[in-house]
Amino acid sequence: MDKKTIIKTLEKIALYMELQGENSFKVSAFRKAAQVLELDPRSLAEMDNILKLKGIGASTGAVIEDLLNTGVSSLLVDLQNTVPSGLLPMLKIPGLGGKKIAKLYKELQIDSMDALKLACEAEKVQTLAGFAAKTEKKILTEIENLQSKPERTAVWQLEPIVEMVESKLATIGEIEKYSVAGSYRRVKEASKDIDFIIATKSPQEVRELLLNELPVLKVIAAGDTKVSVTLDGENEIDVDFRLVELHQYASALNHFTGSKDHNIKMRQIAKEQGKKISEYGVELEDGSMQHFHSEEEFYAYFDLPFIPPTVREDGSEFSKLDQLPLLVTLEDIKGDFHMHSTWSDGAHSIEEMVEASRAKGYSHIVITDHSDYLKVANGLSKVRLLKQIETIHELKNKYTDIEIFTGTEMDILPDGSLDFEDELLKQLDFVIASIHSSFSQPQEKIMERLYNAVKNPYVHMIAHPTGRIIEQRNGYNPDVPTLIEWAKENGKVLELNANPYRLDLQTEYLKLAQEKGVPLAINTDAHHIAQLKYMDIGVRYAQKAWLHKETIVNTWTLEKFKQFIKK
DNA sequence: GCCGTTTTCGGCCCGACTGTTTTCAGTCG
Repeated sequence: MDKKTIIKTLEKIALYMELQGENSFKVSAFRKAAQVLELDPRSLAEMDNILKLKGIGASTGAVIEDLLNTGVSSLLVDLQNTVPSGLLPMLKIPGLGGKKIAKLYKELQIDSMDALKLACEAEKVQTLAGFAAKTEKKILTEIENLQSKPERTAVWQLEPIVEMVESKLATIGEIEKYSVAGSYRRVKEASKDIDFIIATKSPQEVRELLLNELPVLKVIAAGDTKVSVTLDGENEIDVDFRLVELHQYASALNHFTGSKDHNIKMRQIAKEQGKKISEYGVELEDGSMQHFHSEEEFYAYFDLPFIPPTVREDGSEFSKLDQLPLLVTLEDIKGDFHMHSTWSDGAHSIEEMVEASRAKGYSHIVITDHSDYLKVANGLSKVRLLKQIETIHELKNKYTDIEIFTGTEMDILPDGSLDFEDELLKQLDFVIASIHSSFSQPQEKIMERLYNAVKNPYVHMIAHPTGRIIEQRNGYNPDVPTLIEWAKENGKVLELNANPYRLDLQTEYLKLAQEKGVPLAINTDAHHIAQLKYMDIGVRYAQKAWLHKETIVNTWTLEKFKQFIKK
């Protein structure tokens, strides 16, 4: 028996109970028990007294004992025998929760999505108390939507929509302040919707402007403080706007940034002090409201340091507050070591890339165009690379405030060989190796390719180590823990590729790499000067993995970086 | 279902919106 199975079982029991229309506190007691186990860093073997944990009582404890003794939970088995599994997917229909689904099952014997659809079409659902024609119609529409709309949308698909909405909000005079919130602000890889907080004195006017000037496909809700719409575009996406007064803004931003678990912890902390947190402020014992100018002020009010949105997750952040000052921030970044120019498939000349990097205040960068093998990207031949080295050496003289290093993003070929000879690599300051081909090879072969790159003395870094595209492509499935071991043994850097398509390595591996003492680089892989901005999301994604400044190569001084690449 | 040196009963994070009601339950975040 492992911890994961216990957690999964408790969560499943909660789900089935919800579908029975059980008391919601009872349901959440099982969820809480699962969370207690999840948040405990110890493995099952290390936990000698699992039944004594706070949040685990007689019933949840019995489930755990059952699992430990017999390998199955008789409670879950009973529930699965009573509650048809076809009810589970119905929870995904917006507007339907446990209570309503239980009612549909009890009174109309609806036990699946298909049965529900038929019952709605036959207008049977509207005969139930609490349901009416409008609800019935809505259920049908939502079932249709479920089939056409993906559950979550990737961060790279959300980014242009956030920019579009922000540029619109900026033009509305009645808006005093605004910010994106929700999981997008926490840099989740994918989100169900986008949240915005708006401070305004004229909520009605702003509501009308939002509804009229945004590409609204559907209005989900439009109240005085909340506007919820589906926006039209390449990807249909739900967007929530919360309209508050300026003095409520910091509290609203904090509340709607979440996460839910983070908020619950904060409310518990407040409660212990006899205070009550809501999205409008903090209510004191005498009933008066405390307001804040910023989230920093809000946390300080509870004697907490500012907790960045990126780490507001499962509540475990509250036990790691001492690490917050160590986390990497954008201000720590001194350079970007993976970018392309017109020499391969970039949109700008080397000089333009240098100028844009200077504007960012960087002290050093590396130009890393593609290598010969990648013909589709106009990869550089040996001759062209030598010429580029010469060009960069000439350009170096022009600048005293930024160091330009020569480099390459060299392909690791399908047969495992490297695209350039050592003799050529030797002449470069910084060598990146990466895989762009034959993703479907068996893991053994992929690892052989990576091993060849890692053991080469002239290679400094492996870029986008898994090759994934968020929510779209899994990559080439390397054995990352082994790669991390190899990087450690051979003194290589692994990349956190900051392009929102990639965010590769992902957080679980970034954590592991830092634990093992492997240096990590955050690079934009920019093919356009506009993409240099991805350093920001890269750094914030790194925070999600609790990466420290000193782990990140980009925070090292020019001198330290020079020392490192010399070897 | 779980918890508790104010409590072993009565809370549980809190509030908005919708749809179905005629004062509120259910859902959602």
